Amino acid sequence: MNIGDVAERAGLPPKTIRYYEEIGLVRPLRSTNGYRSFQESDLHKLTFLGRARALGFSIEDCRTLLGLYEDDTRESAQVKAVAEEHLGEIDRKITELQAMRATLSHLVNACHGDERPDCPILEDLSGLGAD
Amino acid sequence: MNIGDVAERAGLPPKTIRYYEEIGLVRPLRSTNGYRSFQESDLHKLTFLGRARALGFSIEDCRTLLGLYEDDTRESAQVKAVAEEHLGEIDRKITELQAMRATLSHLVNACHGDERPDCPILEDLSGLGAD
DNA sequence: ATAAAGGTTCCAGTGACTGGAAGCTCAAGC
DNA sequence: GCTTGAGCTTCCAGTCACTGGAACCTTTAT
Repeated sequence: MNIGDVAERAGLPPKTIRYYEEIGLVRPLRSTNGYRSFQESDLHKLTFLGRARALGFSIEDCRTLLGLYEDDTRESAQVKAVAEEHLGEIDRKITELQAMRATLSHLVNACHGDERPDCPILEDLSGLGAD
Repeated sequence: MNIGDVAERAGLPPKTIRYYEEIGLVRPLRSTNGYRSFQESDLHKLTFLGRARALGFSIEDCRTLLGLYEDDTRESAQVKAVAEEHLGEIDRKITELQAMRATLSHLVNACHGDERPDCPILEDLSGLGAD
């Protein structure tokens, strides 16, 4: 398979796949013309990577997870630990965004949004929030 | 005020303040010794920036908001539009993170996390998810 | 013969800082 | 006066995970 084929099947842009090779996540063979030649196992790995990235795992987490995936002596506890750590990170981000959301939606509701300059949003940002 | 003083009062690292000057968000005067010399208005702007950034506004949004803040002919509708756009972005991120969270926590719960290699998390990532 | 599509490498840019090196200035203590 | 340390300066490089683009090569179809 050429890069375009794997790209389509794995649902990843060719650029991303080249980047993954550059950082050592996949190591496709090369044809005599210099083109990358992907095997089923490469496609499999790339699909794995696409899914893991879609769940928000960092590239380094993906590297770890791929390593565990290919290691039959792994313990599921190792995988679970990585996933739980990431889950905690997601929860932290959600909490942070919800706090922003709360403040901001409050301010947006308080703002008339008309042609006059008075604006509770700017007042809050400027620290004059007498709310 | 020297940079360390404003940094402390605005709650921003000196590095960040220098960066904000570099991209034109603040323009402190200079003392004869070459040190940046901040006025109250600069401190005020930096505090504004710190709050806006804490609400997740991008630097470009901050630039726009600062501009509106200093423009007495502004219409509050302009401010509200920026804020609403950002609020929508926050909501999109929250939704995305919650979807990740749902999938991931489901997988984490399904994983025994023991010394054996069987792992629903890896199975799902590898596309063998027969769930 | 040519043109389009797809492949290759390499370099630069993204956002918003952050770390570190090399060097200058200032205030305090001896 | 001299030294020490803190704080200031600039500049360069790195972060993360790509993404865009240039310049060039290969394959396939017309």
